[in-house]
Amino acid sequence: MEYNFKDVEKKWQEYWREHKTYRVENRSDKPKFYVLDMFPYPSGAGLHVGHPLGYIASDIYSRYKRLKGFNVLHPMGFDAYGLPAEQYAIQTGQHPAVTTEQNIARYREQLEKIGFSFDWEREIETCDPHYYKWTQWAFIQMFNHFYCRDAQKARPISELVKAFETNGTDGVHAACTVPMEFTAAEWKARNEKEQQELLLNYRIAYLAETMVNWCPQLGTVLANDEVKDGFSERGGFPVVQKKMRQWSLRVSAYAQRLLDGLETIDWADSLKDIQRNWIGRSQGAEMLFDLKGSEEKIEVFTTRPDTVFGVTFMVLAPESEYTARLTAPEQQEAVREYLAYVTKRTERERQSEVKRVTGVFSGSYAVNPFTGEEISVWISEYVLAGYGTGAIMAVPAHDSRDYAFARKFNLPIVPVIDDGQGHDLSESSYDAKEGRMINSGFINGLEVKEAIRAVAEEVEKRSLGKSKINYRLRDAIFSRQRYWGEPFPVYYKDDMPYMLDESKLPLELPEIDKYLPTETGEPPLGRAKNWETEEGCPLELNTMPGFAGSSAYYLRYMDPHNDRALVGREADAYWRSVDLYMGGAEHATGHLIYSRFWNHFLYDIGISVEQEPFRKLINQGMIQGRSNFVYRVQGSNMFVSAGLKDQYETTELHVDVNIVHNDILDTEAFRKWRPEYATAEFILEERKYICGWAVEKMSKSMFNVVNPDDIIAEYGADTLRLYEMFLGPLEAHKPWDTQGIDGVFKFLRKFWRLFVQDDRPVVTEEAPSKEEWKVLHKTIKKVAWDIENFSFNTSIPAFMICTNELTALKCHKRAILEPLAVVLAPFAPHIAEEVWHLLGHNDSVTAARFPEWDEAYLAEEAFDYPVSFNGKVRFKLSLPLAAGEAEIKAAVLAAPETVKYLEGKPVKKMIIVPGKIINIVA
RNA sequence: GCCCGGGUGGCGGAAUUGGUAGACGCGCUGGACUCAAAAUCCAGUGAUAGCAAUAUCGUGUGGGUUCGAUUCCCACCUCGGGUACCA
Repeated sequence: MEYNFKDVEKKWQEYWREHKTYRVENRSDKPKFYVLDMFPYPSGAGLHVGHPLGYIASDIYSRYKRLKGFNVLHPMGFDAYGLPAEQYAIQTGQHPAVTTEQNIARYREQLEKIGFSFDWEREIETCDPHYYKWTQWAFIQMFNHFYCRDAQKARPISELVKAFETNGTDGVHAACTVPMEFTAAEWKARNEKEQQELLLNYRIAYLAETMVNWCPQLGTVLANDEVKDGFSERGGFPVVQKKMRQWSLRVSAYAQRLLDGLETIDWADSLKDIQRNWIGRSQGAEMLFDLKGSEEKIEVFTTRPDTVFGVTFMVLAPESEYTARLTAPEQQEAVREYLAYVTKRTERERQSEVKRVTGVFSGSYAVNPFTGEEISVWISEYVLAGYGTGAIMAVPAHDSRDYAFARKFNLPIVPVIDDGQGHDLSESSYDAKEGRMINSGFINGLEVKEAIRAVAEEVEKRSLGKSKINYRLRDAIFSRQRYWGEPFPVYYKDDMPYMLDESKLPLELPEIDKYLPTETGEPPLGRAKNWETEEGCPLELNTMPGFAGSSAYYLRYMDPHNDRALVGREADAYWRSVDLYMGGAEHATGHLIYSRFWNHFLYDIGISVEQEPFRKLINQGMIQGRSNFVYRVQGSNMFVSAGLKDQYETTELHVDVNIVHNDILDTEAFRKWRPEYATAEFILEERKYICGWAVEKMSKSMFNVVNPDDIIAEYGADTLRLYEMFLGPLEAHKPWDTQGIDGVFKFLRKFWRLFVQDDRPVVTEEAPSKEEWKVLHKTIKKVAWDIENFSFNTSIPAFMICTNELTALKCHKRAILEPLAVVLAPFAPHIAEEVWHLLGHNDSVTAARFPEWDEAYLAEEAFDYPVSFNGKVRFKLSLPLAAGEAEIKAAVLAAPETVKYLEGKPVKKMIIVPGKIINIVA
């Protein structure tokens, strides 16, 4: 009988569960290692074959680390709050918790079948009050802290209050929403409400009137990373800009630290680049421009102070504070009209019509502090209110956007940089930072880079401004007008927000009758009865966004049952941070920024012992679907095989990939698939119906979703695990394609036959030969290297070669097969356990030690060194492995006359690379 | 537009980083075993020429560095990802 994967896999999965094989303690003599997967959102569709790719890779690594003698924390849980469950609830009235629990049960079952080594006792669900208690707790801490720029860390808000009471804002360098100045006396003169309002300007979790991404269809606001090209990422609905009073997290205060932290962690450069771009540090200067006939000044941010002599006008963002103040009476009407036009436009229109140049003259004039010239002040949507100061100095000659604006409104264009190539300014602007300054007073003749420095110094000297670093990174909007999320631990008194006492946590999500906004437009929580404190103060109606629950879950896994702290000191000090984090690169600007921010904050307040939560990050690629097509001859129920379809007029139809094998359609299954195909006729080629195919996203509508359960039923979990790894490099995107899975399956059967033949164990106690040792050690070395370097796709061939070689040698020796089983265990744990058991062990292979390889077995007696002549291999010298220069020379001298003359040409030069190759030049 | 990655047989992909390109698997061809099929095993399989040994060409294109380049440099073509009036 052949290898029976069904019974074997079931047996070992039960064994692991009963013996709690993968349970891990928070203390150990062994070194620790923390391997984490990005926990899934349990959707109603269940796992498809693409989901486990990263889990398999991290499981291989976890198992390997365990075999290498580490105490490995490898947990799993569920990111349980989310829009799909809520929308399902709206449609059906079913409580999202019910749907979510069902989906989680299904996911857990599917995951167990794949044979992962998770410690399920540490499972967390973000919608569990025992868990979200700590999400709420963290929020309270953020409310109670501000970011001190001097200390470069979060500080208790009480310190800030003390500072205000003694010196006002003098000497306070705190991250804030709007810069403010007041004295201690002014502070004390304010009442409680006014003081609270002021403090919101500094808190790390704060409530403020801000411009937000509002999605009318979803009825909620969204964070920047949840908006793609002006549409909501989930659902794809239009998003508009709207001013609303919302909770935000002061992520921007941490911009520099998040940037610096990237240098200390082992992530793919491409992902670091994405985060660097998202943080968008830009070094420049803030500069003040006087207004003509007014005490007002306009402050601008620029990265090109060198071009200040080329400033010929200024532009204000329509939404900026300046716009109302600087509009001259005679321009009131025109400006009002323009603003009406701007507000009407959606974010989407603004983005898709970037080339469209619009604007209006404000009626004011500013004065260029360097030339003394009067310049007009304009208002245009191409200037963003949210970046810099919301106003710019325009240099049309050297900025393409300013250039387009100047062209449209006939404003002067003055070149101040000579690129030395005679750039034609009637065609386009010259934006490069290269060349010499002209028309620029005291900086004439300087190189651009020198000029930037010179003007910056002059600006400081004349107190016209100061150098300044701006970041693109914005604060994260933290309110969602939804039901299925964490409630805020917030109540309102006199319209000001206050935090619930920590002893009141968790504040549990209330039951409501319907999951829709109220008739008055309040969020769903507005429907909750008695949604107020004991004193009768109303509670917050918004809930937290999806990223709240996933921002510190890795800490909770360390100590998941602790009800006194998010994570206990000891557990935290032991596990510290995640050593290996496996997950998709699509979270680069969302989860991976937020959780880094969150962890930096927790570090500041002494909760997390490490600043960076994830030491090493591997991004597994996406597995795409491979769709299959059938071709229906138009106007008939005839289907023609792909190779013959061009002879007919056909319609291409998606066909369920589960009734197609290696692109050959199971015609009987097809007839049963849908009633309308019951009478289908087929035009075959070589007695087969061949389907067409294409790579598409894996989705229900394309009928290309492959369920891992089906693969496991047919081939077993070990084959699924090996095959997913064999498919290609872990990081690459690749289509799911079962052609080739047979090869992996065959390997496992072959491997099995090394241990069992004709139902009998065949392992012997004979001493292995030199050759057999070599096969083993070669494999150990290769696989160990591959695992350490996440090159799992190349270790499967190593196993195949090893098995083939041992089969050819008829090797059934314990001394070879026992260590080999351990080496295979991370990849194919079920079969490894079974053969381990067969070899007479009563424990799990998990307790074994990953074998070390011994170079002595790998040493070659001799090696054929190719000797090339003018680059072409002419003959080979057989020499000891890693022969030195002297040995090679000796061999060459002993060699025939051909070395002096090759192909009739005298040898001029001989290149000897010790241990490698000899090359001869004529 | 800007910033990253990739382009290797019929296909998925190796080549651990400058040293015999195409490992391994799939597919295909032929053979063994079988009444037959499945399963299994063996051999072949980049292109061209040749019975053959072998020769020539060959890692997106064109140049360069090197005794030697899939690997390094320059330019271009192309596919994928990120980002975008960020001053």
